[in-house]
Amino acid sequence: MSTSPKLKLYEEFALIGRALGNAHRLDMLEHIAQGEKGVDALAAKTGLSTANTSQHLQQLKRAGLVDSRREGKFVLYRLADDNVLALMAALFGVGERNLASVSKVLRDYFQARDSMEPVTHEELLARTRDGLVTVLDVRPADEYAAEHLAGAVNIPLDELENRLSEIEDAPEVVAYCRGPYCVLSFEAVSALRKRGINARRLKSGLPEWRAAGLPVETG
Amino acid sequence: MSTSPKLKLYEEFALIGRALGNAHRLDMLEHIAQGEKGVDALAAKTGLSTANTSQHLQQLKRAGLVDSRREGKFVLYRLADDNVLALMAALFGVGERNLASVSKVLRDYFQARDSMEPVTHEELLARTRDGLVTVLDVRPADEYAAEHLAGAVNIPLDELENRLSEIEDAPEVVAYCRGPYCVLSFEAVSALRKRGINARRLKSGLPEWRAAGLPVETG
DNA sequence: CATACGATCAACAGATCTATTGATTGATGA
DNA sequence: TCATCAATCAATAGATCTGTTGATCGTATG
Repeated sequence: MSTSPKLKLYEEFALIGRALGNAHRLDMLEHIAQGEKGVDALAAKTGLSTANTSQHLQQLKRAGLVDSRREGKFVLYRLADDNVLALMAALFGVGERNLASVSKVLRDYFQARDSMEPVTHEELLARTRDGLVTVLDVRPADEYAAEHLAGAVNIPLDELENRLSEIEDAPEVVAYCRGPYCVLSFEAVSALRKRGINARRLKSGLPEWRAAGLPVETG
Repeated sequence: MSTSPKLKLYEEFALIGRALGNAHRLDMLEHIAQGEKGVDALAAKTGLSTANTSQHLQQLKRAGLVDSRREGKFVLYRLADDNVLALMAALFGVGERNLASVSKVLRDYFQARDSMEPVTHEELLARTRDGLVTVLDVRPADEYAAEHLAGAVNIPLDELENRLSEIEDAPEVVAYCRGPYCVLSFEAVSALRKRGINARRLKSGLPEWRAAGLPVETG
């Protein structure tokens, strides 16, 4: 028999699964979710070669996870839509709940740096209204420039050590970066606490914030 | 440098992605979602060899998508939890929205058999309260026996032709089967309409109904 | 037009995935 | 204990995936 239409569909859906089936591509998706990026820029962020990056991107595109457009001599890639973020969240959720190896990394690395419950969107939104909290973006400057939480201050993790004076008077700091597993905000919170600064971490990152329809700024 | 904790996590999540990256495994997940199943039973449903089925199941298990328990000489596999269904729904959603090849199959095959908007959970629930609608389960008898929508009648698609008399007086029939891409209910609706019976299809299947907390029965 | 640069393509070796085959384990019941 | 059935394991060939290399294409710029 010719393969049933259901299997034909599942073949297509499996293509998406395979696209999600490589750690580098998941990493690329996280970076792309920060905002449109060219191939070389992505290659630099992920540490892969340009050709390799290009090929991975094409695989993501064939799977319908990203789109691209040409601008001058650059080809800019972006997430296809917000459903892709939802899909990644579902994937991560299943991993967190059902894989012991994931729990272990979360415990051994991430919880060691931030024993406190992270701040949720709602909580942060409520606190910023009171004006008591300093929102700190610890991503590199280019990602901050592309887009950031409305009202956030940018101090890339690299520079945090030297620019502590800019925030040491803040009564409370909430740091964020690219997403739930982005290490920058964990390191930042850890460093700030050592200096006696009252710091917590936002549970997710910029893309989730934007997807929730909460206010962002550029520039 | 040793791979960062983020990449270590993404490596684990990618394992889940790869588990979703094969049409047969997606098919198996759909079958397992109907209720616990042994390896041989699944092999029969999917048309794969026993050994092959066993290996696919172990891959799904390593990815945290299914669990298993021994009962006598059978090993019964079941979905790890409802988040797995949510993950599959997210995967299918991205495919439907972003892949032209998926739209094409949906148009060419599925819409051809059922041009009407499918019935949603809410709609069906409301109509059954009025007692006007006959809910028809067109899956094989063993799957019906394992679990079915509360109040549903079982006529497997194979037998529909010969058992039309049982439902031809119903003012309205809603047919369902395993999930959104299960062909049985499409074929059933198509066949019933040809006989002049007022038939529509439930948008999703038994697993989604159960996961939504709606009433099911066994036996 | 020639050059530079971003991106893609083509070809390749090594790793991983898939399905088959036949042997092996585990539990049941004669 | 032996025979049986369900399931897994082990080994294999063929297909697919991954990352590298060097060539090529498309666009902007001097």
